Amino acid sequence: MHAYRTHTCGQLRAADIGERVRLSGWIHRKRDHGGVLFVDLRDHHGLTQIVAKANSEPLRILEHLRTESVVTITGEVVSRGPEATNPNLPTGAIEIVAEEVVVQSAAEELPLPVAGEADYPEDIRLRYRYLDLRRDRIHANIMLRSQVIASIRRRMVAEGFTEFQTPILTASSPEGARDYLVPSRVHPGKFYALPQAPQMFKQLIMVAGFDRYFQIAPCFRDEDARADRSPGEFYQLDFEMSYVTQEDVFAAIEPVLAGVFEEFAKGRRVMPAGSFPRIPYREAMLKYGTDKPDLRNPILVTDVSAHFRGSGFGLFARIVEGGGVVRAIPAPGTAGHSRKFFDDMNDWARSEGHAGLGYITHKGGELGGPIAKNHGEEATRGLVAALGLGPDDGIFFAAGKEAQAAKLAGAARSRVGEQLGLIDETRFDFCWIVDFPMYDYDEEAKKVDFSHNPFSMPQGELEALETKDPLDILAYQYDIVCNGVELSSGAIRNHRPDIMYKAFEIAGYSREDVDSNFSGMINAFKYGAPPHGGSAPGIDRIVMLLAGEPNIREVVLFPMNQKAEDLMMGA
RNA sequence: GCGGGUGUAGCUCAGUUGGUUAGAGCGCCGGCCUGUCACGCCGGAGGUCGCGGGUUCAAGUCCCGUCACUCGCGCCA
Repeated sequence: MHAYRTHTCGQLRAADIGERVRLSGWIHRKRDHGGVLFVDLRDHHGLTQIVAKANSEPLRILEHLRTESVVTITGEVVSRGPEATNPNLPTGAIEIVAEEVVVQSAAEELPLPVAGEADYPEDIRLRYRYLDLRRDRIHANIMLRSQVIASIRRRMVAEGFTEFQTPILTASSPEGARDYLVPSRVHPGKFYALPQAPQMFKQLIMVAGFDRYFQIAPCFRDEDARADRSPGEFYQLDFEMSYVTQEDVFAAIEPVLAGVFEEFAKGRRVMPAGSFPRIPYREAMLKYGTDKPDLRNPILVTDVSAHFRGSGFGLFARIVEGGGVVRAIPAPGTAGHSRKFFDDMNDWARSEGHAGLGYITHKGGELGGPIAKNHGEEATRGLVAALGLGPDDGIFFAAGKEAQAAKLAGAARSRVGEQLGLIDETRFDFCWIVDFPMYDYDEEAKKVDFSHNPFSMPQGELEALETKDPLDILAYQYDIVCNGVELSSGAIRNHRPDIMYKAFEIAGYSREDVDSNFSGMINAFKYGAPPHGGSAPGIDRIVMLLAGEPNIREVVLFPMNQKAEDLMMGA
């Protein structure tokens, strides 16, 4: 008989009754009845009940062992009988009568319990991650992560992509986030940088003629964490394609994403491939107040600036006349909500650093609140009609400079949607945000700068750069968003040195700057470069969405804390 | 770097207006129990109330500072 096991703890069934078997695992729970003692023995595969009988050697050993000790049990598989069967357990029809117990590793008192569903503080969970990872939910998340990655690989290969590995120790790129640096032994005082993304390498792979590349790529960025952003390192499905338009990229990746999501959706509805809406950036900022809209939220923001020109509500009239905007966020079915609901929203907006969130209450067609009163009955009814609201739909207002008002409107749209329970948790809604501006005006530096990726092809190419106002130039730059989570940004790349030099010149960089900072890529483009483009959806975020977890640490094996410290290793 | 929240037993939490010896559940230790599956029953140990300072006759509770964790802002080509 094998030294540790003949079967796993999830394996034995009624058909195995009568067999002599050996199982190894952790003591998940113990139920000691004095004369008889039960142990739920757990391994990666499941639970099996062990029973130790009165006055037996196994009972004497097991009764003094703490949970999470590792033991090897040898004994006979017996039927539990109809009354004692546990229907909640795949192995619930049988149990093992312990004849021999070997203690492989006795456990001390635990800093956090493994059995049970309770929540525990992040720092204790991270410090004892190996215990945390034994727990059902997170164990399942990590398995899901592996299965998702395997599925992505399978689907990408089926679409004709080839996986390559790009360097981890590379030259620093002056663009983007802060780099992690690794000192060089051979060149004292010089440093390698860990890649923020394999951006230039994947483009060079296209120049090298490989046509369709992908990689489950580790990326390193020295930036602060968020709930959906690991500090330091994360993984992307990095891919790039040659001889493609923006629509070709969408057509290639939609089936992969939709397919993976469907495979692991567990009953949730996935937007089918080929139907992901394309939303221009400017439209997204107006209607959703963000470039990563959650389309499950039915609320749409509307610009109502024109309604307040010369309004009796002086605050909004002055904002509009001063070049600002007023955006309306409908709050459907809020007739039954107290004034406090509206005031709390206003307080929340102020606590977020905004000037405030105005509102009109609406109950059975009756309007309320200071804005309605000062704006006037007739004008307010006109506004309500223009928004197409029913007699019980309230309105919130975000007013100010356009960018600020849009941002507040977006945050308010999310909050109202959540608080009113309007977000359908059983759906995965994707969209592409397209037509990002190539440049924006940097208020601090008082100059035009790239708004996103400097390697994107401007729409209209060289001609647009030479003739248009830089702030009006759009790029073949796109994000994919799912349920309000930005999965990735991507672009059709600028593969033409002449357009690249011109694009950088507009942002204030000389030909020499480009040559010195991006020499690898710009040189390569001088020897015949195919038009190409790609994207890089975040693996951690995909798994987070599929696992239904609000925090990225729930789908990462050994995450660092928010301060980028490894509590488990103590560094 | 900035703002919000949290911090009481190994873990989850309660603790009133500042007032006796700071409590409960789980876990742990000891005892009882032959069919449980979150087993049950009895008993016990376990506390720098994050830390430091202040106010007060008296601080877990009020004030100031600080630390830790977390959420957000900045940042994230």
